[in-house]
Amino acid sequence: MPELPEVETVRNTLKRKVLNKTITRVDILYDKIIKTDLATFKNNLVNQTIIDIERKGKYLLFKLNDYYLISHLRMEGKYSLKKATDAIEKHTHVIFHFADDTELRYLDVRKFGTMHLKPIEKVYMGEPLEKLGLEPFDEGFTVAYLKSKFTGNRPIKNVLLDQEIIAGLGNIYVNEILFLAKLHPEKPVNQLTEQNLMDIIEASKVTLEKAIKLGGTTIRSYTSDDNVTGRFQNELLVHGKVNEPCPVCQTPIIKIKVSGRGTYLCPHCQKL
DNA sequence: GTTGACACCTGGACGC
DNA sequence: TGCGTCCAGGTGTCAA
Repeated sequence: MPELPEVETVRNTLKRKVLNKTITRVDILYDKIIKTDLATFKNNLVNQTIIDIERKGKYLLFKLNDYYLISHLRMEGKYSLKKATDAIEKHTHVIFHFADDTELRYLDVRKFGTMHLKPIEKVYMGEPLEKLGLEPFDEGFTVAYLKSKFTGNRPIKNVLLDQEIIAGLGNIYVNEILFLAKLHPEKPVNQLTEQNLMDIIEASKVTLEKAIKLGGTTIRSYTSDDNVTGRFQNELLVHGKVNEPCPVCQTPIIKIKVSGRGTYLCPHCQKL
């Protein structure tokens, strides 16, 4: 599933392919993807040129002349640049036609992805970006910030997945970060020490930087593009490694459920 | 206000 | 081979 490193990979790939292309028409094959009024969405995109592609958390932001197209890939969303004459693939839900007879197609097997269209000056007002928390790479992502946010007795895993606290982390990277920080996923946040918080910050940065460098994680359900494969899955320490030896102590990795999410940990290194 | 459960979705894996 | 069931999981919604 696309998390921050995967979205960053998609952003970099798309920037090479669609920058400066002008939209002439938009076809929407599955309405629920679009969270803005459909007619407004289609009409306002015509004659808009893609000036830049940015990212905020897991959101992809297409900067146009007058608007931001805000796209969330959720579980399996992906973009593919095709010629207008190419056959429409299964699971294609939105098609952006360009003036040069190419098309940017949005494909999403599970149909979970979302798209918003907002005027440039209002991009961070209201849904979906207003409430997003800091990213691990932001200057303000400090022990003091985490202290202010880590209130109550919620499990640390739930809090790390909360996009209003930390933007960009998903299940895979949270499993990896908690392993590196030697923290049990169910440990209540109000029991964490300052050292724990420093370890979380360090592990978040190390994990995400490495994942971005390697092009993200390609698993069964997700690739960033038709021909782009991430290599971070080869570097995973615990995620999906049930019964395999812990890379630190050789204890078999176990899998538990935390709030319904598949959670991998070393029971020796990550004690509750 | 906070927290957890559930729905949204489809395809792959697995058991029978 | 075919069928049924479970699982994967980000986020919005709703109930407790």
